[in-house]
Order: sequence, then structure tokens, then C-alpha cells
Amino acid sequence: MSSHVLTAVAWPYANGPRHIGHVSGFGVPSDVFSRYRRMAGDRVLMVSGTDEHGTPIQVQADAERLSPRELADKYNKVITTDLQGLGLSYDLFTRTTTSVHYEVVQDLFLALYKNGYVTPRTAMGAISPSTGRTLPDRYVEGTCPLCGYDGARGDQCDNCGNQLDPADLINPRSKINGETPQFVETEHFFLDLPAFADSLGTWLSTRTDWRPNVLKFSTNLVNDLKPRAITRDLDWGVPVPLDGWRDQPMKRLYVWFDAVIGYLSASVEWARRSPDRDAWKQWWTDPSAEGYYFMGKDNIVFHSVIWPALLLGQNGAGDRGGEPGVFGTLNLPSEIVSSEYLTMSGSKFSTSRGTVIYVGDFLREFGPDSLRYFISVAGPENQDTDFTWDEFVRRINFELANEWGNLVNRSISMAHKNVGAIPRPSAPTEADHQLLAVSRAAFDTVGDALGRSRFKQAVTEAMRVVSAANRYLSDQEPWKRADDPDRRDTILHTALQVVQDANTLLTPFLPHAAQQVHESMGGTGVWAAQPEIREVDELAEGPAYPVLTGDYDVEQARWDSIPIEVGRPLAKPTPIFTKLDPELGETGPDWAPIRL
RNA sequence: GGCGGUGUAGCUCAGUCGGUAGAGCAAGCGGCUCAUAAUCGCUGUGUCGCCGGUUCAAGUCCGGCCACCGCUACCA
Repeated sequence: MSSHVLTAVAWPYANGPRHIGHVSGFGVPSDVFSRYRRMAGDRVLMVSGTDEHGTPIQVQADAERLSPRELADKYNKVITTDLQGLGLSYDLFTRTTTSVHYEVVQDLFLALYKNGYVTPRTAMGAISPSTGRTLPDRYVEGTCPLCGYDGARGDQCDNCGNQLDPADLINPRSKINGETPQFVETEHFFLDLPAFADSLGTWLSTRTDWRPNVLKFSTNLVNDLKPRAITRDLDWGVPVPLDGWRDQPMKRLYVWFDAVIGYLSASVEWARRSPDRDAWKQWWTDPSAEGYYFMGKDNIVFHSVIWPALLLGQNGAGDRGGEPGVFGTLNLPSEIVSSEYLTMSGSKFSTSRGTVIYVGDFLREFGPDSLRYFISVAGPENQDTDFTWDEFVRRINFELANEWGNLVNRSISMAHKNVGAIPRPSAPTEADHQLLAVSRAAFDTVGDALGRSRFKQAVTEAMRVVSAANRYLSDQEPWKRADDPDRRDTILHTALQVVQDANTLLTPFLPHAAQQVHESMGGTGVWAAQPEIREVDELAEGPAYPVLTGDYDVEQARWDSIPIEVGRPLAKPTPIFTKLDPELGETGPDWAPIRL
């Protein structure tokens, strides 16, 4: 029974290249999950894109002497290339500056507006006198009125930890250019979050299968909801689709509002580029469809509270009721899969301190699967986790190269030398049955762990099959069976069957290596489909842009033990994984050296 | 301040419903030689942060304390 599964992946912000901490949060887990569900026969729609609006883009654009759009183009390209290199199998990785996105965001805003969940009101805000743009609280700094610390930010003082109002700061100044901000009355739309307190609370109370920390955190938020501004004084963003607002050059929807709607707009865009422009509904309006959202923990609030509130409001299902908007009744998330942080030497990645490892640099030197493996087996799944080069080298050399790579190599080498093809088995022994039973059972245990997003456990269980196969070969000693070719061939056949099974089990984690293993075993065709970058035309008017997409419906590996084909010719294998220089563990690469 | 998390073998971490503590790495010894000097077997060590409570029984539940970390929603 195949299900429709929406994999909604957090949108990377396009103000610079992304580091390995980012992809450990949203990228690798979502792709491992999606690849598994596709292999298991489900219909997966995996969407995301670059988040390109907001003040930080504007600020970075000014710094690089580019327009916001030029800056977004630049980093959209970098990020798209990085994610493609990692092999993240998006059905559509697009961006927030498309016509479809603007349309969907505005339609969703109008539905909320008609149902009375967004209303205009006047508030005090800081603006930059020289540009007229909103100065977000975090971009105002000054002296803390409570403790006298001079580097306090508008929203919070880093020294004493108290929450602040930027208007209370002594000697306030803009972090961007040092000028004194103006505090002015300005009109903004607010999302009436308190009007969702009951409906969100009721919904959350049914989410018993969520991870306890996500559930508890969200419930606490729902117990104390305040209206939240959804527009800004800014000229870079989606216009408010109402008369009197539409043409105001300095009023735009706030970036967080448009960004979360991207899951829906990207699904719509994907459908419009497919033969059936309504195909997105199978993932959004069919109540039996599942929706999994992947992100870092800093994004939980947007996915467990704000996005569900927007959906409830659009559906007319908030505490004030209403009618469904043009999208019909949309599904709320079934699961929020949040990762913790990857740290480096115990502290957060920091561009300014140089403690950062960019995805692009990493891929150029080590390729995608080593990073995918490390994040899967040792990533920040349940708690903050330290990345060290020493640990990375050890995992790659010992686990990937020695245990798995060498199992592949020794099995194929013996079959190649002795038979030149996949050998024919004869009467199997108890030991043969036992090993095959281990690998067959793993499809359930590994699959179950993957379905529950328990990636560490899933890899560990898959690697147990590898260990069992290595042990089997040592016990059975096929190299001593020259006098009994039938027994030797049976052993080699069994080993190769388990190599293929283990390869299947590891495919969600190591799709590139899995393809190589498949070919080393004489296989042809696609084993694990990879995403590609395509330049597409804007669906309305505007410049063409690159998207990440792929054809994942082709015949490829299935989540099952498929019998290997006796007689298929085998060539002498070449090692799949190259070992890393142990010195790397002590020094780091020259582009990210370990500081002593 | 509020909310949450973490504290288990030298290191990195597992420990779902409470029942006499586990894995990998590192270290030592031995086997094998097909394979990327790969692999296989054997061998330890722990007041499970501290104090108290519930229980026949607590790493596992409750209360308090200590240490470290994160979040605190107008940076996404």
C-alpha cells in the first residue's frame, strides 16, 4: 500500500554559502528519509528552495554592492550546486523569488484576511533614517539600561540575558551603519496568533508521536501566544495584495511569513511543471497523505506553531472559524523532525571566528557520501554534537573503507578470480541460511528506524549486516576450498547476495557509493537516481532560473532482498572508498585548519 | 528571569514498558591471509553528576542541588 509522503525541507537562507551544520540539520536527514520511502514504494514529493527575502539579504547585498536580487541569484546558484553535489533528491528545489511563490503567498494572505486572522494595526518601529527601511531589533545596538553593557542588541542583552525593547537602549545605533535609528509609528499587518490558541492546542494534543522535546516546546509556546507582525517597512519582498498596500514601495510581507508558505508554493510549482497542474493536491488536501518537515532546532517555532496556524487560518479552522481559501482544506504537518546543532570544538559554527566548514569545500575534497555517512551515524540527531576531523577520519577509514568497502572488494575479488562471474550456489548450509536471515531481517529493522527518523540506529543496524558478512567469510574461509569448488561457490554466492542486500540497506545513506557497488557487481542502469540542475523558464514573466529536480520514478533499487543473477560477469573490482591520511585528523584540511 | 536539554567505561555515545550495566574506538593477546597492512576471535575497567524519596527492585519514576549547553519567537 503506497502512501503520499510530502518531505518538506527547511529553506536555506541565500545570504551566503551554507556550512555542514546547516545540511546536517535539514539536508541529509530529509534525503535519507525520502530515498528510503521511495525505495519502499511510497510516492514522495520532496520540496524546498532558497529563502531570498528579508533584511539580512538586503544588508549583505549592500555590502557586496549588489542588488538584493543579484545577491540572491549568486547564492541561490552556490547553494543549489552544493545540494546537488550532496545528492539531495529534491523533486523541486526552487526559490522564493518566483511568480508562483508570490501568487501562492498572496492567495494565502487573502484567505487569512477574509477569515479575519490578519488585521492592520499601528505600532512603534525602528527605521533607518537614511533608507527608510525597518531596522530589525537585532540590528539595533546600544547600552543596556539594566546592566550598562555597551554591546546590547535591541531584543536582548548578551551580557545580562534580559529581554529588551530597542527603544529603551541608551545611545542606540544601527549595527549596519552606526546611525541613530528613528522610532516612528508605522502601520503593519499582524497575524492574530491568540485566535489559534484553542485550535492549535487541540491539534498539538493529538501529536502524541512527536519527539517529547518538540511537543513540550510547542505546547509552551501555544500557551502564550501574541499577535505577530507579518509586514515590514522594506522594499524587498512580496507585496501585500490589497488596495492601498499593493503599490506602497516600502511595505512588504515579512520574510518569515513568505518563507514557510514556500512548502506549498514549491509543491504547486512542481505540479504546474508536471503533466497535471493539480497534482500537488494529492500531498496537500488528501487527509491520508503524510507530511514530514525537516529542520534545525532553531526553526521549530515556525513549523510547529506558526505554519500550522497559517494553515488553520487558511482552512477557516482557527478559533474564529471562516471558510477555506482557494487551496481547499490543507493538511497540517504529521511530523516535525528537528535536529540539534553540529558544533565545532564545542562551540557553534562561526563565520567571523573562522570555525566553519563550507559544504562546497568539503565536497570538493571528500565527496558527498563521506559527509552523508558521518552526519547519519554521528550527527546531531538528539543533542548537539561536536564535529572533529579526528572522528571523521576514523569513521571513514575504519567503518566505510575497512569494514564496508573491503567487504565489497574481497567478495567480488574472490568471485572474479575463481569464477569470473557470480557463482552458482549448491546445497546451502546452516551458516549460509543464518547469514541470509540476518540481512533479510535487517530490511525490517533498518526500515523501521528510518521511518521513525532514527538515523543513527538505522546505520548501525545496516552496518551489523556488514560485520556479519565479514565474520561469515572468516569462518567459512572460501580461499581454502580449492578442492571443493561447489562449496566455495556457494559461500561466494551467499557473500555476494549479502553484499547486495547491505548495499540496498545503505543506499539511502550512500547513494553514490551504492551505484558504484551495483556496477562492481556487474549491474547496469540506475541504482540510485541523482538530482540534477535544470535551467527552467519562469512560468509567468521574468528571468529563467536554475532548479534542482530529478527523475526518481525510473527503475532502480527497491527496499528488498533481490536475488542476484548467477553467471553475470564480474570484473576485477576497484576500491569504492579511498582512505584518508590519518594526519588529517590532527591538522584538518588547509582550508579549515584545526586551531591549537 | 522563563522554558528545555545534557551529565553512563580513557574517548564517542546506546540504554523504549523500572528487574543484578551495553556498543564502537583506543590498549593487550591470538587466528587467518581472499581483500584497501584489510579481516576474525579472546581480554578489562564503571560509587550510571550529587543528595534525598517512592518501590521487593531505579541509570530508568518523584523532589532538591551542582556543572555545562541551547532556546527565549520583529536574523531566517
